[in-house]
Amino acid sequence: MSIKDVAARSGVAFQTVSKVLNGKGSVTPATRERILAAVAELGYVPDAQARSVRTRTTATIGVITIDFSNTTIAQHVVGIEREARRHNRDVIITSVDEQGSDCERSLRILRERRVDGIIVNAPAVEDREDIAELLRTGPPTVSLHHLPGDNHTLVHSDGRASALLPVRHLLALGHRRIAMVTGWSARRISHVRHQAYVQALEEAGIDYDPALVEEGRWDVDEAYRATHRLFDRSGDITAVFAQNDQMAIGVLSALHDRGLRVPADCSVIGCDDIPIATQTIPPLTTVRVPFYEAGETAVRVLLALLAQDTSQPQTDSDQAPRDVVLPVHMVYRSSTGPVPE
Amino acid sequence: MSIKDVAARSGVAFQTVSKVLNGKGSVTPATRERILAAVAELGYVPDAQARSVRTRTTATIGVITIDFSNTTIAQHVVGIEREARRHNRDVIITSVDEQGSDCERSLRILRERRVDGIIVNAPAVEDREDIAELLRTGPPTVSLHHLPGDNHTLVHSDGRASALLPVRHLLALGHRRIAMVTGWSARRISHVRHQAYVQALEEAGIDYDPALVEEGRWDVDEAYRATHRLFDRSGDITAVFAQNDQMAIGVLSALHDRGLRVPADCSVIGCDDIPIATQTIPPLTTVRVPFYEAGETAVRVLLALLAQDTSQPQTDSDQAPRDVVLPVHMVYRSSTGPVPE
DNA sequence: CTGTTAGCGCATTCAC
DNA sequence: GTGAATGCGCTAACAG
Repeated sequence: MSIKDVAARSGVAFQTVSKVLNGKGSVTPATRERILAAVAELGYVPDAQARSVRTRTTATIGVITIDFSNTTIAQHVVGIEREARRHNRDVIITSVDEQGSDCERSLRILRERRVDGIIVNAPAVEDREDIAELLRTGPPTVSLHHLPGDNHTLVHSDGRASALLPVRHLLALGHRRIAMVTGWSARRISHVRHQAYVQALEEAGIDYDPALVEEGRWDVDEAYRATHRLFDRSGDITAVFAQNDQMAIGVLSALHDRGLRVPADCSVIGCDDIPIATQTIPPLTTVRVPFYEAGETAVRVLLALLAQDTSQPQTDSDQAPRDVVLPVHMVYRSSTGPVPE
Repeated sequence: MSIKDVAARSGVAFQTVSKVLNGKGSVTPATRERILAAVAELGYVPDAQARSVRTRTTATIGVITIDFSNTTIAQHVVGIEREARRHNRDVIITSVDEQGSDCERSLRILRERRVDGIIVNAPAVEDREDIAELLRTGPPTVSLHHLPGDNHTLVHSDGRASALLPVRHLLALGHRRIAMVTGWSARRISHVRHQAYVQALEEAGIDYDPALVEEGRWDVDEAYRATHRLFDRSGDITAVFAQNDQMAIGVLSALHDRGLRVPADCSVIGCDDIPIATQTIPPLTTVRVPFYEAGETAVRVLLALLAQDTSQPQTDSDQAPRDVVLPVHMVYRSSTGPVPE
């Protein structure tokens, strides 16, 4: 079932069918009708592969992503898919494991498929210089996290603010002994938030105390254990900042098990604003991070990059790599309160 | 950069390169080496599109899915991608909205791309006869939920057991006034679980009381409100079955706000076993539903279907549609306990 | 073992 | 306005 069958059915040459289907050239309304009718009757569907071979463009965006079974990562991917769809682009997903070891394979697959561009959603490779280099040899790429080298296009939310805001909020409530459960220390965002935490404390004239920091590895159960470690060590903690909401849930659970009331005895603040943050016990004060928007923005930036590549760049500055930072903001619920007496 | 460039570089005809790259025919080790060397030096990557045009197979699986930003739906998709990758298949994602109105478009896109098969992950279309019919005209399809007509291949978890098990557990603990927060009533699974709930009660000689059922629409906030409606109406409830964990979290929150202790005053049981179920307050007794496995199984079944299509079917019975049902099982944590005095 | 001939479905250029 | 010729990158059958 091809363009030729349609041509035969409508009594024209197959090239004419091609014109009608692409809206190119000029065709008599009469024959146009006949062709369209034949298309409908035959249920003809054009072959995107064959078209791609000719046009040398696939209208496809490749995505390299880690496991997206948790909400925040999934929102990135969903945002990408939606925005791509709006621009009539298809999306091919390739996954990499937590170590990013499959990344070369993913890249190869996407190159074989001649994707127009790639969006990287794999913090696992944020420090892999080999991957970053490999990426430079392929189609235009936008990353949702850091990549080695300074000529990559990045789209991400404001990592510093996502820690500055909540810690400042706790400080404003009078807290001085503020603990932190960090993400996986192998990830840059954990350190960025760590630094912002230190900075916020300094702003308030408080010395950094490493005893108040434990690693939760983004994991709800590990955060539970981390919280116990913190309180076993420092009984005077009055607030905990968890670097994501998932871990904040583990923190709430641990505090509950220790008989500490939130926020009366201890405040808890998270980060991300996942859907269930409204119904934790108590509802979680947190930072809203725009994951969908990040995915959508990445697509728009990538498309702009592609358009720029084909048109004649006026000056070199047009090609300057960009770094889009999306703002975050506080969401106040009831897991935070004034410091206890 | 094509196969011809490689041929020129290694001094052979381009067809010979094709043979080497595909392991077909026989080639002198010497020339083979030369060709492989040229491939490496040039960084040649074959064009999957062009190959597809010839071979009339794309090694691609299309996925039609609703928004997968919640864990359970995402696990389906992740399972699909992983298993497809293991079988060297690529995955194209197309999303449909909650009403399934984009489904025709998705299907068209996947047909244009000549995907080998399709996996449907969109409960939104489970009662759409038009879509089901359309699906029959396309490539082989496996659905992760019901579809109208009885000749579709289905892969899903045991919906009845996912309600029978938890309700029986509550009954065994002595509960008699067991409330239920249902999913969205527009979805079949809500009704399947509703029926199983009624059946479990009947087994215990308890009459069904509609006052004990409220709709939570799969939503954490709506489940919170539904719980208040239930208890405003019936003060004697001693246990609540939420049709998914997300809603169970809303139930826990509502009970907490009403000053009811879980499980001392009221037991709560969920369904799905999402990751944070271990750290809710209290940790949630629930039913483990194998979402990853469902996605993986769907791919395997689809691949089997494709293999069967190409080989000569011995008898008609070989083509019989299948209905794979994955087992579920209880996970006991501390949100359930014996009925209070 | 190698190269030749053929054609997949489509878009584009240029005659008519 | 329409169709013939041409080629995209590749695989497959066959001839040398």
